Amino acid sequence: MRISEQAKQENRARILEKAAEIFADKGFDATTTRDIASTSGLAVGTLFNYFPSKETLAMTMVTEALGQGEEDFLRRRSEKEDLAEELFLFIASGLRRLRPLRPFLGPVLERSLSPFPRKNICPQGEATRLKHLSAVQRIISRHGFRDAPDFVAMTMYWSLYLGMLAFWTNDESPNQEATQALIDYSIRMFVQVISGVDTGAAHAV
Amino acid sequence: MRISEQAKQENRARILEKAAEIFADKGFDATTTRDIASTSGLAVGTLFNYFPSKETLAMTMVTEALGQGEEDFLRRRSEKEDLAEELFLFIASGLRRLRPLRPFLGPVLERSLSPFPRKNICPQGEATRLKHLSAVQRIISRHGFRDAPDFVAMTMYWSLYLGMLAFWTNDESPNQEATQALIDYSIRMFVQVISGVDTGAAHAV
DNA sequence: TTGTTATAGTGAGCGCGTTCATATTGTAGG
DNA sequence: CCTACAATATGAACGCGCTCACTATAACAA
Repeated sequence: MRISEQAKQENRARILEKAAEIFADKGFDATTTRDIASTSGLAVGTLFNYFPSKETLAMTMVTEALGQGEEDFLRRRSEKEDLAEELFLFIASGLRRLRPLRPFLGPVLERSLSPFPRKNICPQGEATRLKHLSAVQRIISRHGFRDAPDFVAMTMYWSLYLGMLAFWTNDESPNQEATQALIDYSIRMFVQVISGVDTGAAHAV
Repeated sequence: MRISEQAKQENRARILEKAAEIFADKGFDATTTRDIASTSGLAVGTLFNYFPSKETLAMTMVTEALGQGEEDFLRRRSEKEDLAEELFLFIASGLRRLRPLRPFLGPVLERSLSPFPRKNICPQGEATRLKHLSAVQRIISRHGFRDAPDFVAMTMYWSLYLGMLAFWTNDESPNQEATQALIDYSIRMFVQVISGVDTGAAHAV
């Protein structure tokens, strides 16, 4: 049964499309893989030939959206922005592309992007994290910081970024102004840290 | 079958004890509720009479530990500490009590304390979050900040705290110095923010 | 046209957390 | 002592994500 590459891509695309619809309708957890499979006209087993897990299926949509967001960002940014402005633009570009997925993103991002170490690594999530962090590092170095931010700083950045995502998934303010305020605040804090502003002596433990 | 209150408390205590052992041995996800029940000498159904979910069972241990950590903190703190030092002591006190649970805490904290909104709220997790945040607010006001930190600042605090917990669950450095550095950094950043240090103008969106 | 074969498709089945109809049993009233 | 009752215990059963032994078929060689 060697079906054409085209037929395979059609199956894959149909699964992603139908899954997105059902996720948006019923939420991620309430959607069953049997439901996705039958709606896509396939058996459950076949679904798992295309995506190794329900989580990976959802994360594929996220990865795609964030990739487009990064492209948008690279297209839009100009030379005149300072570091904080550019980071803000980068993050906002990602959120804009994630927008259609927002209704069901909570559980997906929580499980796949969590900084807690997992046994069952979802490779999509790890890859997405690394790609995002690389982009941030590149933005920072473009602004003339000679040393890349250290591991501790990037760990803090990821915590803050997850907080922004979490807040955003639930932000009902008219234009997500609340989320914008949180992003703004978080970025300023982060920029200050990597700028090496003295924040006091270390504590004894 | 009206068993005595004492017998009920014994069952409850035995479940918690045996569950902690098996979690520590095999990890949270690999431990089955059937396993916990039979090791405790009960049927599965009975286990769920005592705890509404496996997650709540684990979070009960966390809540207990953090409660003791807070008591330790209140007992130890002196008047001479500054805000950052006191916050550090508070967080470190919690981690010291969580220490025995560390081998299996990752998935538990990830699911129960996550800032992502959940349908299936684990009440233990939400209560623990609120209790921790209240304690932080109390510490801050003790240090003469007339206005309580706003919602955005506390949201950022929780993101940073989760990042510390996540990092700590996996920190293999000799005395968790890496975690100490992260806590130190994060607290200084947070204190700076609530001190109202000017961090630059807001961005246009 | 007719095998042959690699590839994709299938759904019964597994182990999980959790539920619920039913069985069991400690206690109180006659 | 017995009976009735309500609190507690029980484990078969459910629906879930996911697997795997098996079936079906598209494409090629003869």
